[in-house]
Amino acid sequence: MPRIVKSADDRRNEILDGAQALFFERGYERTTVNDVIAKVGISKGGFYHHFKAKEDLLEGITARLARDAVARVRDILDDPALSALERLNGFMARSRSMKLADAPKFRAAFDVVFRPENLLLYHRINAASIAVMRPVLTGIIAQGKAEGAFTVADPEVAAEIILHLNASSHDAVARTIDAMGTAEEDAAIEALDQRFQFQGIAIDRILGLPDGSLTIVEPGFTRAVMTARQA
Amino acid sequence: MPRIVKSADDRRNEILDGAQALFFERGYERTTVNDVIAKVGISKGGFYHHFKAKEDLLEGITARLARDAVARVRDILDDPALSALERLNGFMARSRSMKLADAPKFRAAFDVVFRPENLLLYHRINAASIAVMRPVLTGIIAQGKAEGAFTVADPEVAAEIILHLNASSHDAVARTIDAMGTAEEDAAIEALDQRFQFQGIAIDRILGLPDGSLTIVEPGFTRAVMTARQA
DNA sequence: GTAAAGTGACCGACGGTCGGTCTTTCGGAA
DNA sequence: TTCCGAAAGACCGACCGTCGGTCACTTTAC
Repeated sequence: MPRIVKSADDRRNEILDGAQALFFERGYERTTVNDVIAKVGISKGGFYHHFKAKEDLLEGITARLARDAVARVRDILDDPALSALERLNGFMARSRSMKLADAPKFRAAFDVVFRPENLLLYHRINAASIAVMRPVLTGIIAQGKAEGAFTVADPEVAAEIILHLNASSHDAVARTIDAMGTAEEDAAIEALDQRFQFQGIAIDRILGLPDGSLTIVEPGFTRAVMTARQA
Repeated sequence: MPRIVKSADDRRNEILDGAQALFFERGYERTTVNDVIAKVGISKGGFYHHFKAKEDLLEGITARLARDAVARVRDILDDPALSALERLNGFMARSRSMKLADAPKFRAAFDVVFRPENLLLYHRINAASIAVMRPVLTGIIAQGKAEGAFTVADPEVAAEIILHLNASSHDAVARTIDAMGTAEEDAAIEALDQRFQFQGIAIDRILGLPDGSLTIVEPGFTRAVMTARQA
């Protein structure tokens, strides 16, 4: 096979791209290193020149995803005019619109990531997202505490707990995905939406805010994402 | 090798016992099926006669652990004289004393289960525990709601969220384990204890209770468990 | 007799290694 | 300034050991 040489960074990202596509299509365990190198068009040795182990792909991919996600809300995080509550709601609104904009892609990825055999992949993505979001959310909560708006002892711990709440709906999301296309589809989406609203109230309370201060889902959001179809 | 025949149930439990010991000693990935059958004293075919896959060991072990744990608090759950808050606090007090009684064993298991490479094992154990505890906690919360003591929209979702809070301290526990034996040991234990108290307050608030209604850790509990040594 | 329990040699796939090749880069002699 | 050669490192692909899992068969219990 012809040898094509690229810069280490380019090649690394190419490998990450290929692996990410495969992981979101088949899951982590069911994707082999041979699959990845076939997709990227590289040799086994080349792969292991850039990555110490298959496992490292997970770290690379999740770190990249988390980094990109936070970059897309930078302006909201840095806007000095916003109160902590506004910043938090603005941040979540932006996250929702990002998801809606790419809804079919997200939906397709969900189909795979929420399958039970991909639990590890799910938790890795979550952990990476938490690692990146924690300092960000900690800052917002600290601001809210300073403003006297939030009642919280330790902003950092509060941030970590709140970020972990997402994971509590893993099973509920998985059940909803399973229900898609069946007679229970409608009820399942409704139940999931209710659940997200409940989670929002839980966050309100953890922060010492009145119920309903935070908008975690808007009407129709859950349905829009869940019913999105890949192009 | 001589052939020893046992009832399916006995053999199944023997295999589970052996696998559990190995998983808590080396972790899931680093324990091979050959290790398990060597420990139990059974052949490969014999193993696969009782278990469809290595993965099934996880389900079997975690289900057993969760079942046993709930059996040990049955009396508190069934005591009709208790208010919801008393039941909840009693349940947690019992859980603590169970952990203290077997502190060295728990501590040794923690050492393994909280290692990053055993993330899957951790989440499996957690998921099994949640599956068993959810209906139990749902019942208590529903009672509290009926009594007018708890302010919660959906007891089931509340239960699931509260049970998931445990997982939010996974990294903090891991960090504390790493700090054991170093100069930061004392500070790390203190920080972890504070964190647990914070979590207790988060639960209070989710249930609509005044801060401090629930006792999630007593003074010295965290230190006692973390410093316990295997006999 | 037959169904379940148990055996262990064997298999294929997989993650990872290793010896070596090819390309790029760059300091210094001509 | 040009050219050379050697070090660096990107890349190759055959190969390896391990591991989860299978299968044809034997033994035991009822």
